[in-house]
Amino acid sequence: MNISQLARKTGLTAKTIRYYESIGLIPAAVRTEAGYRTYGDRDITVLQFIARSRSLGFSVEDVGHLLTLWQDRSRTSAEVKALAAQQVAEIDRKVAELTMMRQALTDLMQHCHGDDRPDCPILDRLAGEIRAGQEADDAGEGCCEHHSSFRESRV
Amino acid sequence: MNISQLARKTGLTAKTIRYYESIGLIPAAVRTEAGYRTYGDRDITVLQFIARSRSLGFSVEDVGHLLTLWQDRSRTSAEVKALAAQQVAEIDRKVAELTMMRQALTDLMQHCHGDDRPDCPILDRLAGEIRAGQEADDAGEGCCEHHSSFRESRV
DNA sequence: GCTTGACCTTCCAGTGACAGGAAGGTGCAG
DNA sequence: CTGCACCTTCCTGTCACTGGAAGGTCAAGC
Repeated sequence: MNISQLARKTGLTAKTIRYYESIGLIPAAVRTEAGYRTYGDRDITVLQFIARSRSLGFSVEDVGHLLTLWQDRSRTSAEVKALAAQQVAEIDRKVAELTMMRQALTDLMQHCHGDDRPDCPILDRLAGEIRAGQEADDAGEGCCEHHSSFRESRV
Repeated sequence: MNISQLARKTGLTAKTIRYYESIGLIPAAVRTEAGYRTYGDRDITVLQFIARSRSLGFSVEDVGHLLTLWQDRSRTSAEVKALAAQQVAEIDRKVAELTMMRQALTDLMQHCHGDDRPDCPILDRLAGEIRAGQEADDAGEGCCEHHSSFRESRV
C-alpha cells in the first residue's frame, strides 16, 4: 500500500502521515527500491488510532504517550483513564473560557441597538467608556478586565 | 511614556505592543532621539481597546477591523453588532465541537474500570476494537469517525 | 519508444500570535 | 564610572500541519 492509499483509509492526508513520521510519532516506513513508502494493514490500525485520538482533542504529544501505553502490555488501565480525565478537564477549562467570552460579548451586544446610526455602545465599552445611566459601578476600568486570565489556547 | 509603562497600563507585554506595530495594527510610535518609542494617553485607550477585544476572542485581524470601525465616524452600529454576532457564532461552534469531544471521551472512560489491570477499553476502542457484548453496531469502523469535521481551530 | 498523467520524493516557506533570548545601545542613580 | 534597568533590532521557536516547487517513478495508451 502506498502512502495515499493509507491516507484514504485513515482519513488523514499523505502530508500528515509524512509529518508524523518526521517527528517520530510513527516509525519510518519501509521503502521500495525507488524510495516509495509502503504500508501494511497494521499501519492502518495505528494511523486510525492516531486520527481518533487527535479528533478527541489530544495533542500530538499526548497521542505519542497513548501509543506508548497502547504498545505497553504492562501499563495499567488507570494510567490511560487518567490521561483521558486530564483531557476532559482541559476541555472543560476551554468551554468555561469560551462561555465567559460569550457572556461578555452578548452583554455588550445587548446595549447596542444595531441600526443605521453611528453611535455604538459596543465600541464605546471596548474603549473603556461606560455610558451614564446604564451601569454605575467602576470609573473607566474593570468592565472587561479578565484579559490576563483569558490568554489563548487550542480547542 | 516608554513602552513598558504602556505595557503595564494595558496588561499587554512590550513584546506584544512592538508586534502589533510591526504588523501594522497600530501606527509606528514616535521615537526619542535615542530611538525609544514614546506614547501618550491616547495610546493607552487604543491598546486597552485592543486588549479587551482580544480577550473576547476576536482575532488580531478582526481587531484591526474593529479599530477601523471605531475610528470611522460614518459606520453604522449594525456593522459592529454583526461582527460581534459573528464572534458569538464562532464561540458557539467551538463549544459545540468541544462538547462532542467531551461526550466521546466520557463515553470511552465509562467503559474503563481504571485499575491496576492492563486491560483498557479506552485504548481498545481508539484502536477500533469494540468488545463483544457492549455495543453491537458497526464492525471496526464508525465509532469515532467524525474526524474530518473535527479538525483544529483556535479557542 | 514516447508521452501523459497520476503518483511519489525532499525541502522550504507560511500559518497565528506571540515568547524567548542574544547582542548591543541608553538613562539615571549612587 | 559603574551598575542596573530599560530600550533597540533580529532571529528562532511554538503547534500541527498545509502549500508549493522541483524533480523522480509507474502504468497505460499510442
